[in-house]
Amino acid sequence: MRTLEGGTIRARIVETEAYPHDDPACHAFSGRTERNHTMFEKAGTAYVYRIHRSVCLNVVTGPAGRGEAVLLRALEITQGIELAAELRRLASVAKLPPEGRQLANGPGKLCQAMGIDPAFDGHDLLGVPKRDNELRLEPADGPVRIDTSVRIGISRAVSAPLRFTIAGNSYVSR
DNA sequence: ATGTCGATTCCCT
DNA sequence: GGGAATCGACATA
Repeated sequence: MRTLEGGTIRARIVETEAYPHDDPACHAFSGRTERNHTMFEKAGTAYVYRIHRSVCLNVVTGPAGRGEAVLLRALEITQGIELAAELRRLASVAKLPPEGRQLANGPGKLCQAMGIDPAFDGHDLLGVPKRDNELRLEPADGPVRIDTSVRIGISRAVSAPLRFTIAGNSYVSR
């Protein structure tokens, strides 16, 4: 859930990738640096970084000091679609599939659609909600069927089956 | 100080 | 499916 001045956006996480601490593709693999240090925080912390012109959001999963996280790759926006489209600067590409599929079907796109910037790096996604400008994780609505596949866009540990998508969901990145 | 390289996206063929 | 854009973090010197 994301609350900002313009309103509230709710979304369901439909696609993720895992980056375990002992995985060569994990940013924390070669130790702590200025860029990845929030990955070593406790589970539930946001790890936000820039790549090219985009921003990516990860949720730290390991205990403090471990350095592992899950990258959010796609969202199904369930509330505040108009605001999300505005943040993405898309005119009216905002309904149900297949039109709204392009709204948050990528790591950078979902951050833009939710108004997430590097200022959220280190933010506690499970903590007490603030009054505004908040980003937080909420419990899932129910059990879902999960598909497993290979991660996208990386050059190391290419064949590790660590990409997870909600089966049959049309909002995944591909 | 300088060079390399993306956990991406968009546009083109 | 392929390549360019583009910039900060990181490694090397």
